[in-house]
Amino acid sequence: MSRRSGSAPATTGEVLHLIRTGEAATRADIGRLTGLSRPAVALRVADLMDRGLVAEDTAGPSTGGRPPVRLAFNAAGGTVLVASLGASRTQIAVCDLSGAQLARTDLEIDVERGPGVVLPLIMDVWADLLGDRPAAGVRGAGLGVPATVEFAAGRTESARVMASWTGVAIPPLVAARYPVPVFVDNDVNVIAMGEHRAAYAREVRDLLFVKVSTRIGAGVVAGGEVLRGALGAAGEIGHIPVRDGGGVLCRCGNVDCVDSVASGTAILRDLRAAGRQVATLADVVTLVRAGDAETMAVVRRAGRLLGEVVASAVNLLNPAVVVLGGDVAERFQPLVSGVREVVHRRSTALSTRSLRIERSRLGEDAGIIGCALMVTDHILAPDTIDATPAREPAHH
Amino acid sequence: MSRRSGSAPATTGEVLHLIRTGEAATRADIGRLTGLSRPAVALRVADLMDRGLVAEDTAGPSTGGRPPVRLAFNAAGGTVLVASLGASRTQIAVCDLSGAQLARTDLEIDVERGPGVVLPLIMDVWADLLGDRPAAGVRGAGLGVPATVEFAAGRTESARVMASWTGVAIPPLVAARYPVPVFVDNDVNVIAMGEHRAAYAREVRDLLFVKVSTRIGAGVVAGGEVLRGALGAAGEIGHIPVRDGGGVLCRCGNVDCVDSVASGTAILRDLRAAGRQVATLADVVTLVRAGDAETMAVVRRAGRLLGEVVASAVNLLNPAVVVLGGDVAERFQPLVSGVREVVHRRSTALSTRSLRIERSRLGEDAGIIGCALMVTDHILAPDTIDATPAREPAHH
DNA sequence: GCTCTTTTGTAAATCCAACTACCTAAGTTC
DNA sequence: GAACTTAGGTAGTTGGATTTACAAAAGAGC
Repeated sequence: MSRRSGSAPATTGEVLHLIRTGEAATRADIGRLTGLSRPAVALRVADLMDRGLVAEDTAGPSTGGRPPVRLAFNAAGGTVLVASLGASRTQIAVCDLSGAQLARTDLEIDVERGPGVVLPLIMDVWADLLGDRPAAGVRGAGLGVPATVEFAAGRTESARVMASWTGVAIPPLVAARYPVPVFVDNDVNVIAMGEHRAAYAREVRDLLFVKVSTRIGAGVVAGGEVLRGALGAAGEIGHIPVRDGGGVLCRCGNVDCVDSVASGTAILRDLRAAGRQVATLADVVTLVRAGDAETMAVVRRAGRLLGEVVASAVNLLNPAVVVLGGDVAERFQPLVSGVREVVHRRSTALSTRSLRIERSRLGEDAGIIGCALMVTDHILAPDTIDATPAREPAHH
Repeated sequence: MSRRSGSAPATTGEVLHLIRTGEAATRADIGRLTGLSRPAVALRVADLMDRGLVAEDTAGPSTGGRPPVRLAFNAAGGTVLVASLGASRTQIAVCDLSGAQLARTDLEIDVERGPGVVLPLIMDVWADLLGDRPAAGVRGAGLGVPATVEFAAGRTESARVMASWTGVAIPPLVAARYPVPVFVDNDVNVIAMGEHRAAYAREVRDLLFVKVSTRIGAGVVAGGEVLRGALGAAGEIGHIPVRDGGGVLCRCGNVDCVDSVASGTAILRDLRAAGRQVATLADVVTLVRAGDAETMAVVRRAGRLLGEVVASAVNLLNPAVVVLGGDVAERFQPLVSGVREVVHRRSTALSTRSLRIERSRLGEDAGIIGCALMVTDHILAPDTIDATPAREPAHH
């Protein structure tokens, strides 16, 4: 990673990385991989064990001599507080250091009540979810919010549905009660990162995540990092126009935005116009299951229109994978087929040569997992580990 | 940069960075900024002077005591070989370490003759251009090629106009004669990086460069880095379709690709269809100067159509600046106006809040400058400096 | 011209981190 | 169960880089 390529000795953070990735399972492995001497390895491992990040596992199998003590990343060595705020629902959880959920509650909170109400509520839920787990074990907090976020400061810039949240710096509010690093990002960015890290990180460094739900948004992972843009507004594909949209007026004032012709809202509208009795997406699912031709056609057309925009994005970004998520994409195979059809027709040959277009693997857990990984990614990064002293230099 | 934020002492590379950026101009400055002791500073500066990267300048003004010896980045401390290969023309130059051109030749080479012919020719020109300058002073080489490039290996993947160049790993071929680091990238990426580093780097980290010439392409700088995508094909916007293109058949087989309706080729075709006698873009320039209404309309329409694609890209990437380059964009103000008009109408409010849309500042030098900066960026990066020993440990 | 201030250089001392060398632990193999 | 093999720990030594302390250079101010 950030190793000074020459011959600088491996740092504690790099040793943790070897253990986390499974490249090294014993002290001897670490010595072989890094070229570090036994004492140096022992020092770093002891440091990591002091911090609770690494644990000695059962003894491994002998290969003819003393069996090695297996080292493993200690996911239980700390907890991460996460919350994924949505327009309709907020998911709140406590995760371990691997991002696995230890406890979770989904709440119907009216986010419009503003950060002064919602954040304390979330923090109370965190306290509940922590239960007996020591508060000192909390290593960080991560929130995904349906707004544009200036990531470095964790400040919401412009909220799509939460006017009361515009311009709020969230980390200080959380850190006042939980004095740990706090990370905040846009909800779709968080999901994109979650999908990437949890399902694709080993194979892929460039991923486009498209969320199709009530609205349409995207998150871009480029070169392994979330692409945020100048104001944190990257990925706002909802108001890119499509061709042959039929002249639908979008609430943004333009016509034929992909949001207005291919979102869940648009599908419901089109089905009602076709005389179908659909109140919610669940009704659409029923019609699809029943094999209703009109419904299939509407969904597939939405997929094709969305595919146009995805094709443009594929040409521009050249991702290795396009992941379609959000409740609409996750439930409707015809939509995914429609996207595939158009992308392979309209993107350049090179961009689609090895392009995969898939449905979300994480589903509705993506937000929670993404938030947790956003935190652990920073907290366990070699640079962060190396910048943090092993233990307090002076006690006072 | 990659400084282990804690309290690790500043490295030689970081000291060079301070001097290059002008943050520190004397040894005392460096001591103050880094917290390093005088001997430690002296050691690093001596190292940099040994390498020829830093030179003692005139003595600075005294502030009441001994006047400081001013330190300056020594751009003359080495040379960089650069070449920007184009379909119609190849620019070849020798630059100093600041990217300034020391000598340059533009050639009409038929790149189709293949790397076996063209590369030796370029290397001969470099030898000519170097003249009396010592070959040992060559620190690196950089090439921009009109092809998709796998950057890490410097291998061309898919060549747009140069079938004979497909799948060629260029660095070994150059390094055989000039044993220095060799960097190769797509021509538009190189120009985008050049514009960013040379004109915008201090203010902006996200930039979209669009080249409008015979064809249309783009280079993306995201978070200060060139975005390359999974196969190095990012930025291929030429075959994104526009709405209301009129059903023009593009050579890619689809209709209404922006390349087929807004490129230089398309403008010439449309003017001819309108009865204008235009052989080259120079004729179009004449007509624009003469204020020909039809010509203005055609160019402006091309701008508007291009603007649609740029607007989509702006929504997706949220750049701080859009730079329009290539000979068409550089010569035709109406095209730029057309882009501006549509982008501000069709991109989301947040993305355009502080968006600037400008013509290239570097013009036809962009390729050369970009190539030089691509090399110096790597060669002078703190990590590279620190990974390179000061002088040979053993002579043999 | 003398003193003060600021900058830079040099040498001895110190500190920190890693290494070598030696030792113990705990298996397998015969 | 004796010898071999591999893993892991400990202590003194070594090496490199940095710092402190001491000096010297070079101009400003009086």
